[in-house]
Amino acid sequence: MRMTRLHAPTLKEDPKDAEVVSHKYLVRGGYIRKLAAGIYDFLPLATRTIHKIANVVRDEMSRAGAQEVFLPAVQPSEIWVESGRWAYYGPELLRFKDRKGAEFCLGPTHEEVIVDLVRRDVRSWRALPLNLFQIQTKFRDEIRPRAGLMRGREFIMKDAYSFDVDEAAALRSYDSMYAAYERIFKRCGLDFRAVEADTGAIGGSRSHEFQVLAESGEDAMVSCTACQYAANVEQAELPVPTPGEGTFAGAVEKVHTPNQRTIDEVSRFLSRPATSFIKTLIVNADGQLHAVLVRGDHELNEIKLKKKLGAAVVTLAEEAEVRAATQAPVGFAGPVGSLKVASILADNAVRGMVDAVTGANEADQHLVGVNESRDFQVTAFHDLRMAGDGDACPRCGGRLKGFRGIEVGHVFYLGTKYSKSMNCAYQNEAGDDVPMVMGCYGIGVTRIMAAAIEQNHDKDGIVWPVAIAPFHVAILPLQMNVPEVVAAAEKLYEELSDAGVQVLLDDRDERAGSKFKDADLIGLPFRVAIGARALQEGVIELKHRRGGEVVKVPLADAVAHIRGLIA
RNA sequence: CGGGGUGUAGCGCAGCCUGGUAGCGCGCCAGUUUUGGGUACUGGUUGUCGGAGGUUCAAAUCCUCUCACCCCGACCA
Repeated sequence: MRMTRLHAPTLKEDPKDAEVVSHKYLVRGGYIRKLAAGIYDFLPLATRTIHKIANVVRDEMSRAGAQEVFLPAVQPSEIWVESGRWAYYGPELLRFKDRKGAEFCLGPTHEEVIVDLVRRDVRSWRALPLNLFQIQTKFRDEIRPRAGLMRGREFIMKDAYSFDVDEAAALRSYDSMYAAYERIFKRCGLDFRAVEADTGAIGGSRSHEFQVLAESGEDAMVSCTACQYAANVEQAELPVPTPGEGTFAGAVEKVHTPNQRTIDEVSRFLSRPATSFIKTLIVNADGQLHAVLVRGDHELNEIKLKKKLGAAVVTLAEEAEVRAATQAPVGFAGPVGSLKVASILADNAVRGMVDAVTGANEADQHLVGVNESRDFQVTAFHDLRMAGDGDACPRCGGRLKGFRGIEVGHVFYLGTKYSKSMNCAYQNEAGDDVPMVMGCYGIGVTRIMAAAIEQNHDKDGIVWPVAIAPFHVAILPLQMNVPEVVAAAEKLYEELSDAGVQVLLDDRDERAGSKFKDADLIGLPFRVAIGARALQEGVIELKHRRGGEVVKVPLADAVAHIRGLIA
């Protein structure tokens, strides 16, 4: 490809609406443009990268026995009503009517469609297992799209669905997808980690996320420094700690804490560590108020709480609800005395706390010297907090280490959640109708592009892994007015292209500096500079974008040398 | 949805407080110059000042309404 023909409008300045590096560089490098919030145009460079990612995905999915299909983006409400998700899915599901008034939605995922397809035609155990996948544009009307491609509303996703005769077979499908995912992300050149995860809205019981390691990632994870355990902090179970042996005979005392609401503020004000605090959170679970206690330095895990309460919706209480429950403004809730709540749940770490600090259920007042069980009773203790750096591993007791990541893949064991509600069954050898056992498997194709950049960039631009770079090598003729330079560049361009190397020739009549800047920004893995001086010596200069090392290569060896780098 | 903020040339911004003929940098076009890390200079091009309504002799500027976008919180590939 010639730069003069390529539609890749590069920008010198960062776009003002971009915050994260991948967003900045994709816009500056002429890869994407925004059409509306969370909706982007993909220009030629981005399109090439997306095709490369998609092809890696296709290749490995096929290898794992999945077959590619292409399902409708527009889906009728009927099947969603049938699965129960028409009511369950919130405003994130973009709904609309056709001219006849029939209701449709833009597919955020395709369980309903695929189950409908499979149940029509698959009747016998002989047809299973079956695994179908597609690479398609999804639409989720996110509350707040952000960070460019990292969280768009419209995005390209690979989704696969497996159908099996029973749980054991379904788990084999799951494992084979898991293995395929590891190959896919590895081939894409990503540094990633598979972690145990919550199943969320899609439902099911077994789940792993594939997380690309990046400080800018939205997700927090922990992994064990001693064993293989790794999990999303929302998911990570924590071992029940042994309660402390200490006792505190002193009485509970009320202290004046004017305007000190947060743990931080009160902790500083009273000169007591956050670990000696009992944080009392008032939550609304399906309309009922509950008090939840966690240690001051810990964070409530709403997902764990939701499961324990068996509630559909759990939110932190509104100010008015807090007042109703505690008779005090927000910031002074505590478990001692009477709380108007349905139950008081506490995290395991609260058991046996002595000489603790809590709110007094009174404006500007806290209590000190509080002992759990002597001064208040909880309804039940559970594992209710987020795991974090330094916690104990639930598997081996080793230390957990925290890290951040970008979720690029997610595999779920679904069981019969959809096959039962939508009546997707096969006949077994005995002639009985049995619901199929399903799994579903997603990969964010456009998100991989962004995640790869978050993980591979420097101050000058993108540093693509070879496998997903839009081109392999950039050729920069540095003096367009020197015929020998242009001729050498053209010749190398021809020869490399013939050898199967994907080349971007910067044939613009620009100064060398501009070409270098744009080449760094666009981020192709290799760069060949052809300059008049070096050409006198019969060499070209080959730069590795990653690491920046420059080697002089005899012009005659250039093709073979570069081919060797790509392979 | 709650809280905060921004809309002025293709991009990044100033002007708004204190109303009076719309500016700067980059880009783009023509040319001179330069020629291995965004060269310098000359000339030129580019605007429903997000939209609607109002106040006023006069509105980018003041008022009201509205739309879009961004950031912080709850969702997910």
